[in-house]
Amino acid sequence: MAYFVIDESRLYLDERLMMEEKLGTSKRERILSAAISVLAERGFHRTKIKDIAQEAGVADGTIYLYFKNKDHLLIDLFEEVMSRALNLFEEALKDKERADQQLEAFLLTHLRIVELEPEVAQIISVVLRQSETFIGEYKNPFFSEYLNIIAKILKQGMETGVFRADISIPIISRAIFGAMDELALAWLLSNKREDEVLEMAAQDVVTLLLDGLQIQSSE
Amino acid sequence: MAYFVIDESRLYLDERLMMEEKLGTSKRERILSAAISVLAERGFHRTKIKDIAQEAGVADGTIYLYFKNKDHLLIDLFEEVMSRALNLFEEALKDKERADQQLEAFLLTHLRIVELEPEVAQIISVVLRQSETFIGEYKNPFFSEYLNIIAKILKQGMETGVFRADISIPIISRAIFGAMDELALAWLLSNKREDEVLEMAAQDVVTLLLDGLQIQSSE
Amino acid sequence: MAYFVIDESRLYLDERLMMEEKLGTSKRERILSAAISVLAERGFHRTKIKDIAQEAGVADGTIYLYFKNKDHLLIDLFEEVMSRALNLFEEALKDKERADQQLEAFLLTHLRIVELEPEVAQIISVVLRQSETFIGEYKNPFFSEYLNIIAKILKQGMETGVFRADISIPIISRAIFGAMDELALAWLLSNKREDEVLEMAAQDVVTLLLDGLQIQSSE
Amino acid sequence: MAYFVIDESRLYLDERLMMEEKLGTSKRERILSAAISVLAERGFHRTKIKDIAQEAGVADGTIYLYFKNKDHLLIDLFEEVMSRALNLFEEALKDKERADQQLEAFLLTHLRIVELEPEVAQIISVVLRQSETFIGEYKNPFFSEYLNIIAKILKQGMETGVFRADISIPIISRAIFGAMDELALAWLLSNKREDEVLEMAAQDVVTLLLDGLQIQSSE
DNA sequence: CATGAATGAGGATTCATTCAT
DNA sequence: CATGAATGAATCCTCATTCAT
Repeated sequence: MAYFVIDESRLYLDERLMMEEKLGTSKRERILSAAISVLAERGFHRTKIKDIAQEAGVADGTIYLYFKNKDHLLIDLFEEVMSRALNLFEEALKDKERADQQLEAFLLTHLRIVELEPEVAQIISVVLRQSETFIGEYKNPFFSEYLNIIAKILKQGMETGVFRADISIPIISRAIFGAMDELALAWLLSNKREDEVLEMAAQDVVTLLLDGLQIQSSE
Repeated sequence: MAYFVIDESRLYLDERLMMEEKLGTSKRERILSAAISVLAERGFHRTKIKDIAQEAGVADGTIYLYFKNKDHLLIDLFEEVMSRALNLFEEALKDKERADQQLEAFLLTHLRIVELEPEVAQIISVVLRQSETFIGEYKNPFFSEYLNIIAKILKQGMETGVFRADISIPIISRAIFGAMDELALAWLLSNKREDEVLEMAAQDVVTLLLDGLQIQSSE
Repeated sequence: MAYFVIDESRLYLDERLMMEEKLGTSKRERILSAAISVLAERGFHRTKIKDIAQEAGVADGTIYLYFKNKDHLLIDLFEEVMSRALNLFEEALKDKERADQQLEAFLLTHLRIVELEPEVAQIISVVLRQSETFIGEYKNPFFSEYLNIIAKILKQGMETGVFRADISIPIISRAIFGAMDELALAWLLSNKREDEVLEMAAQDVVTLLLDGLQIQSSE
Repeated sequence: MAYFVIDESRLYLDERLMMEEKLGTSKRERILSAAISVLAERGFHRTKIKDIAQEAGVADGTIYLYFKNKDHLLIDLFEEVMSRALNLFEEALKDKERADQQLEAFLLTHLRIVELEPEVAQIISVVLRQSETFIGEYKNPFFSEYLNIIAKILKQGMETGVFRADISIPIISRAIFGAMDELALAWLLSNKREDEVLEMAAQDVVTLLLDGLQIQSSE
């Protein structure tokens, strides 16, 4: 007899899954995507859980099935986004051999990502830093993976004689990140009007850095 | 005899001022100073007006006699602090003639300020950006004065043949600010343990920048 | 078998509704009822949202799910109560044909409502006018529906020759409302001790009004 | 020697007194006058002590030298204003002998006062009732003097056979006050545009009342 | 008497989070 | 898993009142 009883929850689940597959998005992804859009526009404290839920088309409570709380939604979001970015970096670097070429590719990729996904960039450059919890909990591994890539490039460059070796890798890595991040921020806050500038910016910084990193003959 | 009549109201005023001078603080300054200390420690949203009031030894309401609201306390604080910093920069640059010397002095001064007043630095590098209102209202003139100084040095350097002229001044200015700010932030978040590193950091960045900015002979 | 499967979500809904019906109150009605009781006792500004919430047995925040804010709680309350009163007036008038009978019935009904629901009367005669917002937003349609009923009776009375026609309907309507409202207020502020007086008051005013409204033979 | 010492406070006092005499106003009167103006415009709770002080040209604290607190400023204001009004009523009635003439004069005077001093009227009809304290403390002697005048006229009218004697004097007095007050309120809230209407209103109400109060021959 | 800087109690409102359904 | 009604802690700011001058 039981065979004829329709399990509604399952039915709905199937329907839901079908709908989601159609949209190509799991519920978690829908929430993350909604969060990116709303957070980028309004900032952390002006964004309400309800806003994200509405944008994602789910109930408020649903968000708590996928994320521990508002702060951790941001943290998870960051990790997700960062891992995507790291893949892009890896992709961009894999066919470059010389360290200077790698550095150039890396910096260009950074700004290209900013241009292609300004909302994600806005979150990384602005929103993350609005959450006291994020700042507090992420002190150490903040952007360590990102920094690692630069550090690796610098190290390889020094070892292969492409870059000077008389400067500190962690410090220069950090400085490079800061420079790129600030350029991205300036572009984001300027309403992204000067579209091409960002590419040009990269060129100038690359020029400056590569020359500065060159082994200095006489001095 | 009238000459000897003491104007009491004036006496009291003087006494009050003397007392304040002894403490080195008007009430407004006491509040600002308390705000710096508390904000640097807890961040913008975790800092309650009551916290600042207690630290300053005044009543909550007193804060509103001197500042429009919590956001504007931060804004006023920023302006006060920024103008002090600009004076220090001016001081540091006034006896340097060559642009490269000026740039070096400027960058060293930046990090020296961070070391001397880490709380102020913390506010500028971290807390300001936690206030959506600050970000919103300060989009344009954000750190424009700071950027102007770098830009002026770069311009002079290019005109006097000390610096290469084939790169964009606004972009490089911005990048330099970002680099310095990030170094400061890293030091601040690392609990300021590696005290000397900051000075050394400056040296490495200065080296890199000056060499990068040099007119490149062969290329 | 599927026919017999109980839809649980619906069941729970029903149970909740049943429970509420048992108490005769949806949550919104519970809040309104609590508001009437507390507001009537303490007045608008002495009534705290927390007081109403406690009286209604809900959390403070729940009130804001049903009402925009404290002022609009009062406005919604007024509209609810006014529409109930208008129904009672309609009921009382429907089987009266002659205008003088209608006027008498109307005035008696007014004071009867005051006696039956003194808290509601207190709110209309006293509390509403304590809210600057209510006064401001309700200038025009203040008690217009109430006034309309009187005006209609007067008009019919004049047309059918029951009432004199040499006086202004809007003015007399207003004056009648003022007279009734003041009697109600006096009774309410006197702690409702002189219970029968209100009925008697009606009789005297009715007598006076009907004679005053009569067509005067010689003059 | 003391003779030559200039007592500044006395000097200032004299100057102040002179100034006040010139303006014809004591400080207390200036405050009351300012209060009337500000209270009438903004209502009780929207009026801040600071507003009144500014309008009066005195310091906030000065108000507390003349009035116990904000609520009692309103109470004192009411008493001052009421006593002025009672004088006007007395004046208007003193040469009328017959009760019906007195009643007519009284009602006309009421509305005339409203027209001449709309701010005072606004305070009596609107502002007083916004103060929970006023309502609470003034329950009994609310407008008793005003009511007494009407009652006296009614009594005399009944005794001299001008008015019918089969109705309750307190009730009719109250009703008359309510009617007049409501007409005044309607006019005040309508932005006082229909200037002449108020006089006409009086006529209609007088007509109605006098006829209603007439001894009814046949009934 | 007059001042007005300082006080600090007080409360409406928001919103992240929970949990019964 | 999903919902969204309900919760209630948490806080900025106002403003009547005081009192040292």
